[in-house]
Parts: sequence; C-alpha cells; structure tokens
Amino acid sequence: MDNSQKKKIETPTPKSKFEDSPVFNYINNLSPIEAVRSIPTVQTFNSLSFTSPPPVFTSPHASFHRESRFFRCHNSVERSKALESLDRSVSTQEEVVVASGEVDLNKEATLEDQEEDETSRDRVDSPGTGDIVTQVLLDPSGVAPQGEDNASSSEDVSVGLRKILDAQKENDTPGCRRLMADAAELLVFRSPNDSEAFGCLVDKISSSERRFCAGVKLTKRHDITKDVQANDNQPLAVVPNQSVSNLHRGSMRRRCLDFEVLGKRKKDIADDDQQAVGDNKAESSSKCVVPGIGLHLNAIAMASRGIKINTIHEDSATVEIQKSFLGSTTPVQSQDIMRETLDQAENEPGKGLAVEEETPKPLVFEELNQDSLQKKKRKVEEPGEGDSCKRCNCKKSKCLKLYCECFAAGVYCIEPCSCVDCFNRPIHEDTVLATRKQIESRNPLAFAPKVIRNSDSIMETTDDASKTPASARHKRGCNCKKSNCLKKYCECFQSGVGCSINCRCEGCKNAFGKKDAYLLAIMESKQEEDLSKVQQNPNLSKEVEQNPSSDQPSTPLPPYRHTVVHQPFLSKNRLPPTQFFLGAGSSSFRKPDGDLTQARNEKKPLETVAEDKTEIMPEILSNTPITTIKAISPNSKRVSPPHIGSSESGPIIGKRTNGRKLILRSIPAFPSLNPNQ
DNA sequence: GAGTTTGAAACT
DNA sequence: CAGTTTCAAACTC
Repeated sequence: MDNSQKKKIETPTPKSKFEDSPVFNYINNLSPIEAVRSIPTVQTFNSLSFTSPPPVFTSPHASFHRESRFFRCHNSVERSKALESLDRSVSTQEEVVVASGEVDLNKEATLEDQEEDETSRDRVDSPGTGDIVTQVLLDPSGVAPQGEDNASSSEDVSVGLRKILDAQKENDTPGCRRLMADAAELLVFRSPNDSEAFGCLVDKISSSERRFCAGVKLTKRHDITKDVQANDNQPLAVVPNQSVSNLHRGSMRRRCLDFEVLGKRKKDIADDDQQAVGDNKAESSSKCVVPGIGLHLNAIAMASRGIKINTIHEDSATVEIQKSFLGSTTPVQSQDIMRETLDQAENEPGKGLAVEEETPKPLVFEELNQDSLQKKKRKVEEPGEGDSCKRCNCKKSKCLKLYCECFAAGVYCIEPCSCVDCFNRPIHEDTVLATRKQIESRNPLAFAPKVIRNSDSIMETTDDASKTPASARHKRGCNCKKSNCLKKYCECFQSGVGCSINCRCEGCKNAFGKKDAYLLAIMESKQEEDLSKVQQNPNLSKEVEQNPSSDQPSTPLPPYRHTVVHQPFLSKNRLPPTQFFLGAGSSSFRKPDGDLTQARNEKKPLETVAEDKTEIMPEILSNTPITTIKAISPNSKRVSPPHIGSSESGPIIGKRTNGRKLILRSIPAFPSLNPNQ
C-alpha cells in the first residue's frame, strides 16, 4: 500500500480517470502538484502519518530530507533520552541545553494545542518559510492524533501542503527544498509527538546541529568533521543535514555518527591531552572522556555501583570493535526503539522516555564513554557518588604499574589525577604501550576486566543493583584477610559483586554475596546436575555414587572444585562453548590447586552458565520456577534453574532439557537486542 | 589533611 | 610458588 501511495505521490499522477472530474480541474488550477494532494494525499497522510514508509520519496530531495528528518527526530528522542542520563552530569552543558530544550518541546507536543503550535512557530528561525512549515507540520499533528475526523485532518494537511508549495514557488531554492523535504517528512510522522517534535526541531535543529558541529570540530582527522566544518558556514537548516545525510543514510546514522564523533573526540583529545589544556568546559569534559578509549572493564566494576555496564571488554581494541559494532547495529535497534518510544510517548511520555533511556545502557561504548566522562566529573565534583572515574594519586609508580588505577583501567591519566612523575600520558604513549605489553606478557589478562559479567546481564540493567552481584564475579577473586570483604579494600566488594570460588578471602561477609553461599549454591547445582544426569542415564548412577565429591554439599573448596571439574556434564551435553565463554571467556582464573586451565575453563563456564540461566530464565521461560531457584540458593544467590528443575523429579528432565534449549536460544537473542553486547 | 590500614601488584 | 616488599587506595581520626 505504501508503495502504491508513494508512486502516486512521486510520479505524475495518472489522471486518466480524474481529469474530467471537477475536483481535478479545481485542483489543477491550484497547483501542478495539487494533483498529488487530490486523492493520494488524503490517504497517504492518514496512513503515512501513522506508519513509516521508508522509500516513499525517491526523489533526491525528498529522500534526502526524509532521512534528515529521521535523523532529527531520532536525534530528538535520543537527546531526550540522553538528557535523562545527562542529568547525571555526563555531557557537556551544551548538550544538556539542547536535550532539555527538546524534551520540553516534546512535552509541549503532547499538549497538542494551538498555542503550542504558535509558540513553536515563533521559534522558527526563518519567518517566511519557517512559519509555513511549522504551521503545516503542526496542524496535522495536532488534529490527526486526537482521533478526530481524518478528513478534516487530511484537509489540513492538504492545505498545509498547498501552502508549502506556494511558498516554494515564492521562495525557491534552499528554503523551498527544505519545505519540500519537510512536507515529505511530515507524511512520515507517525505520532503527534513526531511531527510536533519535528516542528520544534525545525528551530531546534539549528542549535542541535551547531552543537553537533561544535562537537565534531573538536575532532581531527575525521572525514565527517571535515564535511561538517566545510558546511559549517552554510545555512544550518540545510547544510548540516546534507553533510550528514550524504555520509549516512537514516537517523541511526546520525546516532552512529555521534558515537564516532565521540570516540574520535576522545581519541583525538587523548592524543593532544598534554597540549589541549581545556579551553572550555566541553573540552575538559571531553578530556575526561579521552581515556575511555582504552577503558576496559575495570569501569564495569565501577559502574556496577553506579551505572551498570553489561559487556565485557578485554581492552581498548575490544572497545573499538564494540564501537564499530555499535555503529552498525545501533541503528536497527534505535529505529525500532524510537518508533516504540514515540508511540508510547503519545500516551505515556514518561514511559517512552524511560524505554529510550534504558536502551542506551547496553550500548557499551557509549556507556563507557559516559562512564569515563562521569568518572572525571564525579571525581571532581561529587567524589562520593558514582566514583566511576579513574583518578589516581600515584607517587612512585609513575602511573606505569597496575597500582595506578588509571593505568590499570587502560586509560591515560588526566588533570584531576594527583599523580607524580606521571608517564601515563599520551605524550609517553610509547612508554605506556611498552609497559603495558610488558605487564601483559607477564599476565596476559592483567588489563582484562576484573569483573566478569554475563553477557545477558543486560536484563539487569534496569534492575536494582542487588541483582548485579549474582551475575558478576571478580575474575581472580579477592584475598581479603581483615576486611571481611566488607570494605572497598576487597575488590569484589568494591566491584559490587559477591565473592566466588576464586576468592581466598577469610571470614567473607561480602554484602553482595558470601563465598560460602556461592559455593553452596554451586554445589547444590552440581548435585542436582548429577542427579538429573543419573536419571537421564541410569548407567551413570554408579559413577555418581562412587564420586564422593558430587554429593558432598558441605564439602569446602577442594571437593567443590572437583565437582566443578566434572562439569563436562554441562558443557558436553548442553551448552556450546561459545555460550559458556560469552562472559567468562576472557577471564583468568585463579591458579587452581591442581587443576589447570582446562579445569578452570570448565569450572568457570559452570558459574557463568548458571548465572546466565538464572538471569535469563525469568524473562525467557515465563513458567520457570524461579522462586524455587531463590529458595535453593541461600543468600539470594541464584542458581541455575535447570538444575533445580532437574532435581525435583525425573519427569522434569525433559522439561529441564527444554529449558536448556530455550536458554540456548535466548542467550544469543539478547545481544542482538542490545547492540553493544 | 595526615596517618593508618588494607590488599593488590610487584619483586625475590 | 611462597614469602616479602612496594604501592596506592580506602579508611580513620
């Protein structure tokens, strides 16, 4: 349907049937283009206004601007979303201003009154075209969405289009093209908020683009920057969009662009860290971001206390990969989300925003960037709150050892640092890299994230922090002797995760999860696993019975490890290795007492898988006895649901198997929903 | 802010 | 690999 309508709109309308009609004559007198309006427009608007027909306008202008609109609209939503997160002092003031302005405008959009329309109209920069555009754009948005007479709204649209076209004749050139595009874009709006937002964006875009351009200006060696800068002097209403649009198609491209810009900015500033003494606030903020380019999962650990980051990055390279990955995937997600958000925003603006707000959480790169940014800001401004920003105070290590938090986090030291004789600066990049390599040669995972988080923990992003510990563990575990894992001396506690099998702590009282409880839970899982195994294959009963380790729940560490080593049950029969190592693949395990890497690798999977399942099951398997899980695990530590299910009865075995299958299917599904995962 | 405590990192 | 030293963050006063 859309296609046909599109054709009707774009191509000269087949007039054969209508040429004789009085209506057609009337229309024909009004404007050559009115033919479009005659029939298709009415339908088109009604339909198009609530759906998003992508390739409607194939003409360069229309298409081009439609993208721009998407770009803008998306940008608007994204900024609204960003505002939520930016309220936590993430972004530059400029961004905040822009975002807040758009949020307000979006709110206004929901009001749907003429006053707002006029107000928005007043905001339009160019009186001539802008007024008309705004009027045209806003009128339909205010009528159609209210569910009133479609015909009337269509009429409004038609009139509006007519006005646009008239104005087009008069004004010509850029403005006209813009009007044309805007009119085309108008047809794409799906909700009052859409159109309204866009109407607001007509004027907002200027500032937004300015911000964008300004941000890009900070970067160097970037094609986009060049383009944008090259066009910077041109009318913002056309040029920036064009520049962006030429480079990217669609709204998400802009989003990617933002990411890229951010990343580039960070990179570039990192390069110039020494010389680029912050001239302004934005730049200083960016400086804070700089280190993030190499930020790894240390930040995640930190983030678990404040902002949750759900993906594990090995190193900066991974981040880069993630970044590019984001660039390709975010759009898909963002488009759907934007659509959904906009729809929701109609009736539940807050909800819609919330959805959008949570969406970026999985965007690891963004999160990392913001995290790094927040770190710096918070350390300077509110040391107590997020505390996610690295700022070292090294005196003797020259910030070239893992003692240095910045260095350990894979970031350069920045101004807020109080380090002495710091070599962890971009100007000493060679030294830093060499040292880093040296350390990595000693311990390849030295810069790996200290906290292993499950790939599916996305789902926890919106949950309370109490769930985080269950899904993440410290890679090597702690070695606390006196702090009882109740203070930040404990890396597990500091990371907001519970102690695990890897910990050698004494008197663990980790508030996020005691080691003992963890062990107990896993052992029970193992027991259940063995049980179910026996039930599945009676021949194994003897083996299990002869294996003391498998039924010694109270047995401390060594037996558990033994049982863990037997986890091939799990890995061999159920979960593919890739699943296992999604979250733990990079982890380095504490040196085992006797079992080496292989055993570790088998053990770790167990942990991860168990956690994965537990995290996912509630969402995937609606009928999963999650309560049982919690009941089984003391300390609220969650245990693998399948195990539990299997332990309850024989017949459940099949059920459990099914559950596993579901899990296997679901695990990969989540990453797709969250680009950065 | 200085001093102490703590545990990771580095070293032997 | 275990023990020791170094180091810097966390903590206390």
